[in-house]
Amino acid sequence: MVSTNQFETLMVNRLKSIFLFSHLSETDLIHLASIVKLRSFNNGEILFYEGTQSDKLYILLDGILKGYKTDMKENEIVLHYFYPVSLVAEMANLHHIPFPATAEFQTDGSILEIDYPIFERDFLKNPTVSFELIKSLTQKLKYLEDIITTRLALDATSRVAKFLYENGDISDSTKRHKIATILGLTPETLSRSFKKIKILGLISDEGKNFTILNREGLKELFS
Amino acid sequence: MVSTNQFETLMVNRLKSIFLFSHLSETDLIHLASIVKLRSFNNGEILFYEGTQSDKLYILLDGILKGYKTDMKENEIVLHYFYPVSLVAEMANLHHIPFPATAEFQTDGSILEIDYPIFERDFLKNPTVSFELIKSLTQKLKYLEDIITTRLALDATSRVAKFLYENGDISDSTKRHKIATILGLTPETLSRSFKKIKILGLISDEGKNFTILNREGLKELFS
DNA sequence: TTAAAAATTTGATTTATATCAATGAAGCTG
DNA sequence: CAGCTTCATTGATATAAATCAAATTTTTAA
Repeated sequence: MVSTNQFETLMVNRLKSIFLFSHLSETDLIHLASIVKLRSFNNGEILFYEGTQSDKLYILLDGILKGYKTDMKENEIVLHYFYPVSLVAEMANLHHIPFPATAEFQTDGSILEIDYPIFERDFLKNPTVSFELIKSLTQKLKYLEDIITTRLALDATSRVAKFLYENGDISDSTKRHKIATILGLTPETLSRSFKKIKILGLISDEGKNFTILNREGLKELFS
Repeated sequence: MVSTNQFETLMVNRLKSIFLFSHLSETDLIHLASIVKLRSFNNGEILFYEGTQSDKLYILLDGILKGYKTDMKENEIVLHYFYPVSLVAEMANLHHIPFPATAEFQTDGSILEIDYPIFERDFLKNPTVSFELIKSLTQKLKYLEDIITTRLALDATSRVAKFLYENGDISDSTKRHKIATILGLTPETLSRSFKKIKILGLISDEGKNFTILNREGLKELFS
């Protein structure tokens, strides 16, 4: 049978492998281990709903997590797909405000749940932790800036061109429906935009995949 | 004549009054004073353009600064009005990327320009500085989240209702045109939305000002 | 391999808001 | 205070993308 100490050692090692905590001392890691909990989720499960509050800080360890808001017509507005290892919704914690979006697992996954008040008191002042937190926050600012640029400043075809420019050839596995959601378009509009870009000769259409023929041409369309 | 030392003392005192630096030691403040520059701007002047790069960190000390992007039809998308004292575009610095938006003075004003590489090296690790930076970053995340909520999830009338709910009675001084810009609407659409809300009996129209008659009713319209 | 289900495409229509145009009201200036 | 200028409102039209509907293609699974 595994003793408590072995569990602790396992958790400490796990924590040490997370960028945010990689520079913490052994003592700190042990303390941290005592305020965290590992939780598993199935595909489709909700980590938290927009508008609810929590004093837990979440770190995504496995799986893909979708962050989205819901508009007036019950459409999803996808803000972000989180991939491991990411801090999730740290902003809500830092400001003690409700979650600004809903977080739903897109695959099976697991998260590390941290008692935020204790974390804030005992770890937030640590220079490496705060530096990593700053990096994470600025990364998120970049995502949101990008969403604003894409969805507010560009029309449908430009958005698709930008997506193609930034993501390269479309791999077969990526469903059109998902691309449409990411770009904030309906599948119909996405399809029509692909067609326009194809007619311009910027991409070619081989079966269901696209090959980019003129990457600079794509860039022209959105900048 | 004022000696260099007196200038230094003045600058140190000025710096000490800025939240970000209020907890720095005298030595640190003197060092900081050596890497900052105070610059004045006139109404309408541009602090920086979207897409340009700089190794300066800016802190707005006086005046109002407008941050905006430009869309394909040359329309402004206002992201934020900065009021003193605010960090401006720290994200661009932290990630060494181009400014995501243009910053234009809306009044006369002044900024503190900090040599970012030295600042990062010598001050970013300071717990109070990084803590304040985190607060500033999360504040900006909130703004961007709010822009996304408002502009992507709400229709015109809901946006206006939200604006009224959050900003109370419209003061005469606030130009309709400016409200329209903040909400990402044309003045015509804003006018029609005001009218709808007036017909619903939620606001009343006295001359050019509006009085809110039913604040909860307004909330219904956007949530 | 084939039938059923799901995804994509295409076309027709609707919708919300922008744009264009004109009028009316308010504020400013000489 | 008259006339000019700017701002706000109102109406008519245009436009981009959503929605609705149907056909076609791809995927899945029996």
